[in-house]
Amino acid sequence: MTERNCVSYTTMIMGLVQKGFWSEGIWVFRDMRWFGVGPNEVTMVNVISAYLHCGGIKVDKMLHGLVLKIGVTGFVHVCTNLLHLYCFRGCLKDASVLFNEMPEKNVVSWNVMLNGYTKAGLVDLGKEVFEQIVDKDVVSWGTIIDGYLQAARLNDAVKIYREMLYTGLRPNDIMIVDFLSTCGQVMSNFEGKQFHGVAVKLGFDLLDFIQATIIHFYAACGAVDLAHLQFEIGNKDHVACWNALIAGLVRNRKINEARDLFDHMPARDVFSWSSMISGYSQSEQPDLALGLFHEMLASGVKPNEITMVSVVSSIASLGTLKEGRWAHDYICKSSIPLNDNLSATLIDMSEYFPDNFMGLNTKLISLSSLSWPMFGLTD
DNA sequence: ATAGGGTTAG
Repeated sequence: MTERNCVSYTTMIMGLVQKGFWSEGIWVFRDMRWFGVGPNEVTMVNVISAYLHCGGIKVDKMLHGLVLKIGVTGFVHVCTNLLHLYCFRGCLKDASVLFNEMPEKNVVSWNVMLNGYTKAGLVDLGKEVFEQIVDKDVVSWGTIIDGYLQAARLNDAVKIYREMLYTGLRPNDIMIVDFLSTCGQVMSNFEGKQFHGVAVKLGFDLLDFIQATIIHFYAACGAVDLAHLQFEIGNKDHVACWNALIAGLVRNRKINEARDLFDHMPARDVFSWSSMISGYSQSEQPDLALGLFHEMLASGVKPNEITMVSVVSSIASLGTLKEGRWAHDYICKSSIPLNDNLSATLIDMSEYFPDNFMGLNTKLISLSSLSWPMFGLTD
């Protein structure tokens, strides 16, 4: 660095953040602070953005304090980014306080607040925010629609969608993905087919991620032939399309066809391996599941908590204590996060080995985020 | 100069 001033630091931070080098951007920011160079509003926008993507240490309050200290609360970009940071961390209380105090709000600020509520599952609160937006754009509509879809309220989402059409706005590719994905999940054949039609009319079915979602939708509704057809006419360079069809075949109990496709893939990611392993695990072929899991490790793809559910479940049905110990160890050592499903599967496995897994149950229950209904206490 | 929705695995 030639000169340590605000502009040169800010330019450097901005360059790094735009290229996705978040932690490097933060490093430069800390250097800037160390040398006592004062940031401006552009610095703050980029630094907040870097912390947003970096996870790690929670410095939200420090950034907020700094924003107040250097007096840039009047810049709507700065406050909107800060709002985004609070929402992303799940601090909706802090977010709404900031939102109400913001001297200026534009449609992006409103959309960030709206997204904060819907992503937290508070879609009805989100709807209240949505209704107050005077200049709703396609992102505002898409965000509230996705909120209803995530809550599996397909009819409410379609109702809002029609209101949007009436205002003259047209859906974008992301909205179509949201609808088709939910139609697959709740097996709404009728609505899904119509959104497929919308996608074709708007030319979105040329996009690879839409193609993968269409395959997923048809397979989830049991229309394997239509899923196959979309795969055949689509872009086979996109690994998600292969994954969607493999998962669809597995779901429809066509495990050998799935394996054939899996063997002919140009590249396999964690989705491909997990789908195939879960296919064997669910079709009572735990030995094949574990064999494939070891091939996965050898190929260098790192398993995650979803892969490990199938692996642990397969080990439980084989009753091989040594493998069970190894898998439990592997999960701890690789810091694979325990979700409800994986905790339950580990507890289930431990019951096959009562003597050797003494104490594991209580440890897991206290460590995990297991919801009480899983224990049947509410029924 | 700087900002906001998303897909495929259980």
